[in-house]
Amino acid sequence: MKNSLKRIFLYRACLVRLKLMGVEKVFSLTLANETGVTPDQVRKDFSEFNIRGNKRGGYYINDLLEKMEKLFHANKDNNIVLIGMGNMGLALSKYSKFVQRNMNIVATFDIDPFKQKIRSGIPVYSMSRLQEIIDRFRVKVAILAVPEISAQEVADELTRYGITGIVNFAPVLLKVTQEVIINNVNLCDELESVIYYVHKQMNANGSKNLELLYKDMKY
Amino acid sequence: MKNSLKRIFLYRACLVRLKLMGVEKVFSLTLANETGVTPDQVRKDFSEFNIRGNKRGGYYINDLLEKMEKLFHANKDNNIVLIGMGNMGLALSKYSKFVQRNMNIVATFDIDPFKQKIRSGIPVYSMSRLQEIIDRFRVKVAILAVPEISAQEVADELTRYGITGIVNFAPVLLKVTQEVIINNVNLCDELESVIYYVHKQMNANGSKNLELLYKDMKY
DNA sequence: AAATTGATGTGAAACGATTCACAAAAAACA
DNA sequence: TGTTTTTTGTGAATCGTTTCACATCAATTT
Repeated sequence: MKNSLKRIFLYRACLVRLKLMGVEKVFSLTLANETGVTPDQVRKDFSEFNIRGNKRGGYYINDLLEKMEKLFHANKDNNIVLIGMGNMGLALSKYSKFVQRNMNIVATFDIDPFKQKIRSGIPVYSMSRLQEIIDRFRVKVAILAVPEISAQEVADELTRYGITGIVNFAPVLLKVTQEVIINNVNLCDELESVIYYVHKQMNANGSKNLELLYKDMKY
Repeated sequence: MKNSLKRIFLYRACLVRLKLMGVEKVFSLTLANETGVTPDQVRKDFSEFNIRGNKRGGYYINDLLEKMEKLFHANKDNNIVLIGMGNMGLALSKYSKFVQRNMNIVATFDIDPFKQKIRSGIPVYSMSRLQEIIDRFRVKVAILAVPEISAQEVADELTRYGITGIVNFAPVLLKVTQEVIINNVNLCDELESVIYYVHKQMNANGSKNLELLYKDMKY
């Protein structure tokens, strides 16, 4: 279910591309080829989210996109707060793709008074105004880009003020009550796991080459 | 297997913390409580990576960390290149956690000559020097933080020069040969999936409240 | 209008990951 | 030294996800 949601995002990105190219209809096979999954998977995923197509006719892209839009943003605009205006926070505050998908960072926060002077469109507030802003903009989701050491503390504060979803960039496992949704983005782990697989494959290829060598020696 | 690797990273982070606190030994139960999984899972994961403990004695933290270190960085230092010095690229280039884990961004690249003047420790080169640097530092892994539109093109170039692992921040599915490992980090998707779950839960709670209302009305 | 073709949608089968259950071993204790 | 306790390690069972196989339907052809 977690996975199928991720794939739905993939399909959507692909559909948007195809639509821009002027395509109107797709088959599960097309979508599958574009996204690197099987056609069955595509149909099962759609089925899971109650998305239906036309027997033999495939799917109308507009129709699909509309259904997905409805699925994701029950209410149109999503107000987000961003905590921590370090390097990562600053980059995230400037990331234009969020806005393109109706996710608006309405305010950012930092304890550092110097950071609070940054002017790049989105205001930077002191943490003391967190509750006020969350209430005013009815914010439910936060991006957490503070240092590891203060992540838990800030998370506690956020949930106390009614935040129920957090995208967390700090490399710690936040302890929150069960109803709070957390998505962890751990940059080190991402990089390190790539390195792991690269090494593993190099070793595998190494021994494969050895095998070939062996074969050669036999003849 | 993908999942167990992710969990191993979790365990490790936790072990590092415990070690700093002066703890020497752990049981699978301790580790499980700290990381939010079951003790069985911890042991199965260790077993998968051939990590053994002491019957009844649990695991020595130093021993575990050493084994994990060996597992991940077969060779000590990992040289990385970073392509794209936009907001995200700049933030990543300054991210200190990579260095702490022996992953060194040896050079960054951007097509914009203006960006090439940025001086923050790591040099910023023009794309024309990509191959030279990759060869010189024997780089196998790259971080891709370029705009969506040029991501595929740059990925092609990277793989042509011998890169076999990419952490990709562009929201596109890169088409690469099978031996290249790709980890996609899609910031929009991360945020959007949190929003999805938050909405879903609100709706679920909404109807739960309705049910309660119903119950109340009966009496 | 009947037959054929080519797609969807979905139960069933296969596969993979997690949890269970318990034997084995080591420590603690008697 | 023998018994008890406690924890690991792993085969077996369960659970969830993916793939398969095919009935179903709609468009197209004859």
